[in-house]
Amino acid sequence: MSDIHQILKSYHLRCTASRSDILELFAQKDMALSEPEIEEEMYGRCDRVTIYRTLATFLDKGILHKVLDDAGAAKYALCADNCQQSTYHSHNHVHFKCYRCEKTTCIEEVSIPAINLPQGYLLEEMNMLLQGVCGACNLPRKR
Amino acid sequence: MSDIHQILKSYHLRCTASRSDILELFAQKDMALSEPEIEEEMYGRCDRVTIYRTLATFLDKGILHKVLDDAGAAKYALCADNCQQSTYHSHNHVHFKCYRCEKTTCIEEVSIPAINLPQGYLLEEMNMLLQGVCGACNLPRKR
DNA sequence: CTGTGTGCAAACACTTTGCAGGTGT
DNA sequence: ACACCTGCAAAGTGTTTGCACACAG
Repeated sequence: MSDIHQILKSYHLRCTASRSDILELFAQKDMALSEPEIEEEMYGRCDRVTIYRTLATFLDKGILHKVLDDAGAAKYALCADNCQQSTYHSHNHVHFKCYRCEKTTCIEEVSIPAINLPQGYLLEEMNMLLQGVCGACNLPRKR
Repeated sequence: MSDIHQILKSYHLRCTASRSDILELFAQKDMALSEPEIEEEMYGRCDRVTIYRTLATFLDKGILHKVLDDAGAAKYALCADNCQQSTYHSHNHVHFKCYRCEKTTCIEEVSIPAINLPQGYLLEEMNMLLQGVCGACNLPRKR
């Protein structure tokens, strides 16, 4: 069977058309996606509600993680393989949102630096969103 | 006149009841607030739409800044005096959201560490959200 | 066959827009 | 007096829930 099928199986999820389509979309696009964006890409192949429920399922299983965004809709991205490695599921990489191409991507190479919180604080999750112009959009123009 | 009045005047804004109420609320609460939260605190003293428009105005003038959040509604917080100091308006402090008291606060003492992005990236804005248990909620219980 | 996933309808929550009337300066 | 602010109504978007049917295992 396909990779996708295997992945779903490994998370003890039934392999349905919607689930493989959505998972494949994330793998292809390699960027953070919101439900409306997914819906557009699916072009009626599955219902909006199914997308929301699938996102919730994937989030729950640790296939996806939420990505912070300052716009209207919640975004999600594939977890890297090493997400599960530490004691608890963590995503200490940085997300970058480009003002030009509008894409939000995970910068796996950059990890979030350590932070010294004031005494008494208990840190459980860290998220960092950088915004600006990405490498691809910032290329010098040829003449 | 009151402080609030002075502040509004300094931003070239008319001093209206809604504006001073909302600005005062932010000053009192000293935490990030969403429109629904503000609406509740205002208890009918002004319309929901006015709150949204006031938030937009304050954001535009640099009185408030957006605070990232993984929940439903957008949150806003007062800009510190030093926001305006650098060449362009920046908020390189960390935000902390407590799982217990649900408050999101600005940790002014901690600034976001420098990040080395891959070549070609142009950084314009940085946001960092930490989540866990805040100092106040994490106090050891007395017996 | 059975439990889980899906689609549809509807409700809910957050946010924006248009317009008429009110208010700060 | 005039520009700007506010309230109301309505519509636009994002998200959740209930229920009947469909389908994977």
